[in-house]
Amino acid sequence: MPTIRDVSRLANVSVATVSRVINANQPVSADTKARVVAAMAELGYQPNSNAKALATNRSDILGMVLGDLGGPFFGDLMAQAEEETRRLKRHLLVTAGGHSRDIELEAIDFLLRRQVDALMLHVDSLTDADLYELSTKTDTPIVLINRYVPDLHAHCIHVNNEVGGELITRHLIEQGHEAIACITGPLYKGDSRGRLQGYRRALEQAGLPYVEQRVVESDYMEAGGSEAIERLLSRKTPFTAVVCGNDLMAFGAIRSLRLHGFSVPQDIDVTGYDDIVLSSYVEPSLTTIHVPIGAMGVQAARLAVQLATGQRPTAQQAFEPQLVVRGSTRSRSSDQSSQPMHSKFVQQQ
Amino acid sequence: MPTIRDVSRLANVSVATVSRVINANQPVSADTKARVVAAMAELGYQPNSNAKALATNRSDILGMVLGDLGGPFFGDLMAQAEEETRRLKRHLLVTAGGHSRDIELEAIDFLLRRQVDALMLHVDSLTDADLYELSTKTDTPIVLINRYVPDLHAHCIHVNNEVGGELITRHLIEQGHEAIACITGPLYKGDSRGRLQGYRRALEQAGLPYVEQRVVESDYMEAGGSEAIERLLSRKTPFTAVVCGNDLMAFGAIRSLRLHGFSVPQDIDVTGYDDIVLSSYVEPSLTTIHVPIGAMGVQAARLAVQLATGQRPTAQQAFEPQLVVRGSTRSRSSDQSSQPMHSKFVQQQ
DNA sequence: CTGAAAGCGCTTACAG
DNA sequence: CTGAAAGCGCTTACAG
Repeated sequence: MPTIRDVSRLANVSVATVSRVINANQPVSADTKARVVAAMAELGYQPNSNAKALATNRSDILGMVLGDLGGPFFGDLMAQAEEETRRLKRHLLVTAGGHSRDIELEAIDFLLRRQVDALMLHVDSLTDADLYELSTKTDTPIVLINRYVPDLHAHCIHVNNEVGGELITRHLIEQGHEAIACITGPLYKGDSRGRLQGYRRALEQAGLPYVEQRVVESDYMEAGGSEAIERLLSRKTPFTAVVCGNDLMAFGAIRSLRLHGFSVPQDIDVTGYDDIVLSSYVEPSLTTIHVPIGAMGVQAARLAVQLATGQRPTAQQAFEPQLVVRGSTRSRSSDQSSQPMHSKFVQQQ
Repeated sequence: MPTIRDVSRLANVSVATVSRVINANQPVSADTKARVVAAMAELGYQPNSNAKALATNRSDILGMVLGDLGGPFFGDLMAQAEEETRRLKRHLLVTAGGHSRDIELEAIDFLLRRQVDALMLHVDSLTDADLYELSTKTDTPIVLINRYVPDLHAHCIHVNNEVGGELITRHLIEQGHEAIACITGPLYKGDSRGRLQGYRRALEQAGLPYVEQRVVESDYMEAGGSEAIERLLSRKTPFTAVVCGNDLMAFGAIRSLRLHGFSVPQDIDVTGYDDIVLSSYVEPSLTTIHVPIGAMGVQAARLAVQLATGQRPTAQQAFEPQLVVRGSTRSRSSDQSSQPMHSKFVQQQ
């Protein structure tokens, strides 16, 4: 690998001059520049980024840690963030957090050691306290994607989960439902709590009671959704619709309901949350809440660069969830709504 | 950010000694070590990876460039490769190639400048010649994922496309089809040609003629699959099944066939290739060829590290495609097979 | 077992 | 416009 020294010798200039033509940040006479450019081409010279980063204390790299590289959000988020990063003349270094606190911390350390200009985190195992502590320990700017931590308000790209939970629940109420079950994600997570809160608020606004027997906590996984339905059915408190904390759990819920002889949406409506790609393809297609994760990725990159360069942040930080109505919910009159449910409940016993 | 100097001062030792306890590659007395460890902890010291890479000329990073971060393969490939990389005590740096030759080259340059220990490429815009030239220009080891370049035989993790094309075509023949259309990917790509070759071989083995009118080249996109069906139908050469070069084109083909009044698989069978996640969820679920992309990612990481460290390569390089039969194909007797097709063809005119 | 010092390949004041 | 030199934070022979 040729170095800047080799280029300088071949072009008969100092390494300082070569550096100047590489970075085009200081005046260089036309013919010296030509000689240097020719020498670089002849040698196939590539500047060593590590040396540059060491000398300048910046890397032009934005580091991103993702909970799960295989996750449904992942492609969209990463593709959009990458594109924006490229537009901003930076590069994206992505690492997996493996849904484990230790791995997430290790991934962050790795990026920090690499002198990334900023950190973009889409993590779910670190607590709010972990994140806050991290922010005090490093002066590398941090951006949180799809997460809201009050103490790090200026660093969050977030979407209002309460509104999302409210939107989807209200949609069911408008379809004529009064007995709506709810399968939440793990309640130690803020977004699970937010969605549940939205569910409660929609019920309240409609004058419907909040019935604990209809609410069950699960794990955001497909199997968890199936299992949650088992628990709900065993409680013998009838319901005609199920609000699920994410799409995956909705898939599991539908499967489990079918096993018990219920049709979706003929007998019971089911909704998801996230709007992953699959959700528009499954049968029935899923009514859900669209989370603009790609757009959030773009703004995360913008905010990261703005924070890293000391510019005034102009990136959009708050996003609104959007209701997407599909085949898993359908309009029905109120008297139809609970009838088939009750009869099947009885016939199961 | 504290440096090794700060640690050495606090622990009252030389920086060389600190370096030795960090890397644990040379003997250090127990109590010096304890002092150093304590000092590092007290300062929250993190070694600067760029400085280390500069000094050692290795980065412990495996660079990966992916044609398309949003692509269907992506999650699985990356998640598995990342996990294996971590197991091998390295890190993964991923960059998007954006399906453009310039961006792919730029991405590779970026990684090379970063002194990655090896390059793992899943690219589709660079030609075999580009890749070969690249391999001669750098001594950073290169691994090609899901691609076979004869001149770089020892660097490829590949799957036999010809066998895949043959498997899926033979499956259709066994279902009783004799008039099988074929929608290929871009024929400048080796895998498109391989799959087409497999299609031809299966026909040949069954004593069926290869009819040019039934073969059309497309672009591996869903819309391309739709458009390809239009072209096939306009040629007025009947067919009862369509072999598509990938799953996405199969989705487009099915949509287009439906628009023309054909049911899949009642009137026409359709097959895909790749077995992306969606394919088992769509209605009808897609008969396709499974490409073990996750396993290939694991072996790519292994091969990359083996090449980088001069170990004898033991990674598995050749993979076999697998037929996955689902709902988009069905057994039929030969006389049923072309009847409805012909009648609908006529009724369309 | 430990330290002093050179070197990795850049950048950037400082002079001229 | 250009060069000499110090410095970025590490590692690693070389001595002892």
